[in-house]
Amino acid sequence: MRLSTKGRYAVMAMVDLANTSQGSPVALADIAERQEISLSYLEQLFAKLRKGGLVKSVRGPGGGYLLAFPSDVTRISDIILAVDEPIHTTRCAAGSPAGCRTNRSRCLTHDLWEELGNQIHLYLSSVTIADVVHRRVLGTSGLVLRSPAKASAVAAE
Amino acid sequence: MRLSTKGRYAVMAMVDLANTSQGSPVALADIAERQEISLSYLEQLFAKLRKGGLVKSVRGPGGGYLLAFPSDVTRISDIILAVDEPIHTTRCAAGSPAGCRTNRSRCLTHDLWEELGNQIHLYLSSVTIADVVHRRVLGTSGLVLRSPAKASAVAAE
DNA sequence: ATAATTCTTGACCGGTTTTCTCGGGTATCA
DNA sequence: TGATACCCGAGAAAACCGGTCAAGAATTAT
Repeated sequence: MRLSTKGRYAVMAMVDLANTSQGSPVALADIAERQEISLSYLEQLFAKLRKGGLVKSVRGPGGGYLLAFPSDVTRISDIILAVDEPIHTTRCAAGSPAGCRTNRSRCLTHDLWEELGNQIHLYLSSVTIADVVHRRVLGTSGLVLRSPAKASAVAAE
Repeated sequence: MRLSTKGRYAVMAMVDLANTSQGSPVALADIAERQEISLSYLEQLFAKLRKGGLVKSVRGPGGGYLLAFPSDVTRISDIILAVDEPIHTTRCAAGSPAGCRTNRSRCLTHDLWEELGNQIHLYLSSVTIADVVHRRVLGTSGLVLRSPAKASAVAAE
């Protein structure tokens, strides 16, 4: 799961769309103005969102985009996965987990990155567009560690 | 909290260092070879790690680097913070939260990114170098949501 | 019909950031 | 004094980001 500004823009736009649309299509130009994102760039993002099945488009005058699902169904992770092609965090991951095994201590960190990816995905999967619109994003320490090792040390930052 | 290859390299190197060193200094050239990272680049990373107080250096023949603390004390988040200068994820965050308030629906996503950063930091703070060396990284779903909204939907990826 | 509106698609580009290299230092030890 | 290994700053190479441009297709209003 990649985290770039592209993904952030897409989420901002989708939240804006959910927040603005009352069942009727919203033109990209409107979203572009409100969110201060260039129209051409938004077009690229929504092309991917449409391919991902997250929005529907309505052409012609009065047209625009609509959410394909109610805002409490689409999760933030869906949006980011739709616009940001995945990244290889482990250097050995996809193609050849072989090189991982041959070199003894090489990929000690492999599990770490994989698990971190899981954590991020888990969090972004727990938040829907509706949650963001209604500011229902969990406050700090919304998550609880199963084994709270050194939980106190966290504050030391 | 930023997540780049630079941070990953630093973590790989620190884990290798912890795994190799038996109290005696480890030369960067050795780490560079094992982890397949260029020596010159490693030198840059360790310069920052040294400034951050995470490692000690020993010059001259037989010299190298040593962990400044036992491996179960240094957390992964410490390493990443030492080498990757922080980033502004929200575009309005640091300098002027003003622009955030004036534009009504502009920064609905602000809280989301902030909270995501917290989640990542929280996880990386819960893992120490020793945890990685001994493969004590939590398996999937090591975290439990306080309010498990749509927990089932996560599997649908 | 036809014109206006809006999405659709794909190629391309300049600037910034990130990653990495190079070359020369400096401390330390045999 | 020479070999080892850290130390440091200037840049080159590559990737990425945010954006532009242009041509086209579908739909609706007139």
